[in-house]
Amino acid sequence: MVACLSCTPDAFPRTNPFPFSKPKFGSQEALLSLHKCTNFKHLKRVYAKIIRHGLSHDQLLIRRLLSLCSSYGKMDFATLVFHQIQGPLTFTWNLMIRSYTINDCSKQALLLFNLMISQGIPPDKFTFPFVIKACSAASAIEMGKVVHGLAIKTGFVGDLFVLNTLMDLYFKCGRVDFGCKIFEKMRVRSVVSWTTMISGLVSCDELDAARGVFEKMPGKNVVSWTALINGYARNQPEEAFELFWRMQLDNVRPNEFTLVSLLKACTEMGSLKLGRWIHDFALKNGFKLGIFLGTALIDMYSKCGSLEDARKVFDKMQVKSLATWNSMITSLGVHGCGEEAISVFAEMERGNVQPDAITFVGLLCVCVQTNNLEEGQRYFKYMGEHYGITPIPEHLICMTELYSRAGMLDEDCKLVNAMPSEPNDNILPALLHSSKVYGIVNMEKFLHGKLDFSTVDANSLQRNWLQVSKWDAG
DNA sequence: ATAGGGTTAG
Repeated sequence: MVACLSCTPDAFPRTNPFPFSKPKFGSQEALLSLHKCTNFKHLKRVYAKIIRHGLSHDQLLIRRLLSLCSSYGKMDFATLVFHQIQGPLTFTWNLMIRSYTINDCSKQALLLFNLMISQGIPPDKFTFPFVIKACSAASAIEMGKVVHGLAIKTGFVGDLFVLNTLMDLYFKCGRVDFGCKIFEKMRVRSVVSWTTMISGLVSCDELDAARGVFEKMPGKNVVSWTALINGYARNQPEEAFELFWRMQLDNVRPNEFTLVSLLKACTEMGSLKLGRWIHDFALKNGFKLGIFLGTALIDMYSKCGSLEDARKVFDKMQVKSLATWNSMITSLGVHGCGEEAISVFAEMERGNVQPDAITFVGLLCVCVQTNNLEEGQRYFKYMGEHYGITPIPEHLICMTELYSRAGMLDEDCKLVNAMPSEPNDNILPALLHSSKVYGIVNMEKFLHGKLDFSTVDANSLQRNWLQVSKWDAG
């Protein structure tokens, strides 16, 4: 309508004849502005306008604003806005809980749920799936049990969505028995219930049981096929392909996830030929080189020995994720192309992609390979000071190597004592090994206090020792 | 006039 009127300039002069009258800005207009938002800066301006026009108590507007904040990853701002609302309704609490989880703040999600309950806000059938997902993301099984109890008390536990997420929670937290119990007691099961069961059994490594459930399952779809294929990919890669052929006979079309699982199987077999076949299959069947498929291809090519192909895929990818950059940097490092790895990192920084701990594992490994202590120290310092990344045990292994080789044993001990996160059992044996090799007595004592040998299996010890000795040779 | 579950890569 506005566009129409502006076509008649004679009747409607371009300059505003009433300079003191403001254009109307009500709920409709605010909603429209929010709809047109393209970035966070813009969003903040619209929020300011909403406040100025006294619209900050409009529930619909604020919810729309909150979900935009969430999609921009600005949960700090969303928190601020949320706490300005007077008497937020259940819907709004749910939205916040979900948004925190999506943005990797599952602990905040759980805190907010606690606040909600303590304020007497009644949860609804949507609240439970959101908060249970937060529990799995935070690996908070005890909290999960409390939520489960509350779901029973309020009667929402009868909801299929609630049961499916609960099942998933127990599987992800290693309580296969609880997960199975829920599945067995379910009166109605959806495709999702069956698939959650299959992937749950796949994840503690009960492949035979998963297979049994799969064969009994009615209405198998791509997701259920892929869950099982993915299970076989790691331990029985040939069987993963057998299933893939069977799936095609069943006329179920694979998706990006299926191909990624099959690429994992190729990597496991070390079969460049089969990996190339999957790549070819993807191209012939019109698959886009998305971030998951692309990154899996880079990983496969690199691990199957063709760094050139890995690089080609990387260069072709239109959209890259953090994992894509990490995979390329690590691949280059492993193949001894340290300089190229560092130049890819520089390119990543120029593109304003935030590196994470894994990126620096790749870079520090390059330093270990080239035995460049100064560069290693520089990256280690830079990582914390510039990006606020706290070291993980893998970083410390690299630094330990570098210091040990330079004979700077004191630095090693300082490093280990300053270790911020609890080193995991896969890493400790490696650290212990290098401390033995280089005779760092203090560190050895320190580590002995931390290491519970009963939980370390012999294979992982062997693997890590081999890794360290490879670095020794390099 | 808006929200939910299962499979993927470093």
